Amino acid sequence: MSTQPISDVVISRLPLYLRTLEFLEKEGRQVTSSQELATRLGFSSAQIRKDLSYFGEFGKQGTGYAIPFLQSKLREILNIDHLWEVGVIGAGDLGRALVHYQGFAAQGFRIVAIFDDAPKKIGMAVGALTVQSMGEVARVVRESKLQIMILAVPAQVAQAVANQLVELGVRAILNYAPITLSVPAAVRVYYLDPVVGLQSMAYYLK
Amino acid sequence: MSTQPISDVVISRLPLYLRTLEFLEKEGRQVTSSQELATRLGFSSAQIRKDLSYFGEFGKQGTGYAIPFLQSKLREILNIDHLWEVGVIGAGDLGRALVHYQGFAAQGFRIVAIFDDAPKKIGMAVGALTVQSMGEVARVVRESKLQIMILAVPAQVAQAVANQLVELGVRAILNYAPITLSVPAAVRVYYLDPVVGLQSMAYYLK
DNA sequence: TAGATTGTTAATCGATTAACAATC
DNA sequence: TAGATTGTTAATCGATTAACAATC
Repeated sequence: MSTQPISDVVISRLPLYLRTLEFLEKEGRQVTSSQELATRLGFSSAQIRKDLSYFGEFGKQGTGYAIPFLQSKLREILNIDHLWEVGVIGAGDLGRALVHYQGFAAQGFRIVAIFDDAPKKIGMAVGALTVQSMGEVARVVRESKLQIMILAVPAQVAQAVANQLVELGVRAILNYAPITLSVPAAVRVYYLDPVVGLQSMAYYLK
Repeated sequence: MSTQPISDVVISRLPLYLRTLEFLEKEGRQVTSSQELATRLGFSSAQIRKDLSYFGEFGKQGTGYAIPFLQSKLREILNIDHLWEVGVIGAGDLGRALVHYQGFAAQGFRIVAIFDDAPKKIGMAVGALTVQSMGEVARVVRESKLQIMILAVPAQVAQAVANQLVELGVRAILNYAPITLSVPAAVRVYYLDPVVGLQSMAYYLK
């Protein structure tokens, strides 16, 4: 264990470890090993042990890792041992699909608001939520102390919306818009762009 | 320039270069520099020059890069100088949102089919397409020679569907299901999981 | 005990960047 | 010409892995 800042690539693998543990747990398993996790994820077992070692000692020699224990440790480390409330900007097909998606709550996140600026969308029901106008973003982010927002707006407006979110103190943006956002270093952005994925895979389809 | 295989991290940045060039082009710009691209993307200019140098010499000393020329070179390199036909498995909210998304065609991809196994979804219109049954996947993939498929199905069935796609000769899978797929090394998988993004960002929200 | 697996070190591997000659 | 910027080399930085003592 160490106190130096831990690399981003290490952090980005922790959710995959957690997800694999959840999979094994659902199969009724109690214990796993770095080797088993490695095989399932396509990593080396040394990498998994090294990644975990940045945070503590969670295994037993000769035995491996107790699945529920390691899960709970990873949730603590990732800061998802409680539910984060999240807002969605953009009530297009994607924004609405995100609100309908049932996979967030079990993983530490709950979507509590959705916003759009199109008059015909404002007031529309999406699941248990109602689309609010963009004018409400500031109030809702402040009142609910939202720190994480999902951007599901067209590329042309994404930077302007991001600026507004940064201004309001939002600290993490899950960005579906196909644009690299310019934000202060303290604000995290995670990019999800299907086109980037398709284009980089196309390279290999010679 | 060299003929050794080029690292995946290099390839994954090329779509970002292309996207930035398109942005500058829309602003009416004719020429850019590695420094300008670097600033917009948060990379170093040396990295951009090095990445491009794996594929050729596209710039002019003292001047920089002609935007339309570099765009067309990147499209060639990425193998997107023609339109790829793509199929979507899963006609849930996400699958339908993907079919409706207008951003693919200009980037080299066209969704030509959508499949689901729920009887109530089969036959449903989604944009210009009609949801087909899973029984049709084999026929359509073969007839249209689809090499790229998008997986927008629940995690529990994703591996089984992936197996079927691999069997049919599909070579690239854009995977929205929250599971690491096990596929032969020759098959590319690109993962898009919002939960992984949210969880890794939550780490920093101490 | 014998076998298995951890946590960690040191070596290796690979990616990034600083620097600069070449040249537009 | 003077200034700017490329393409490339070599150095640096950082991430991965092999190996193994410790120990369950």
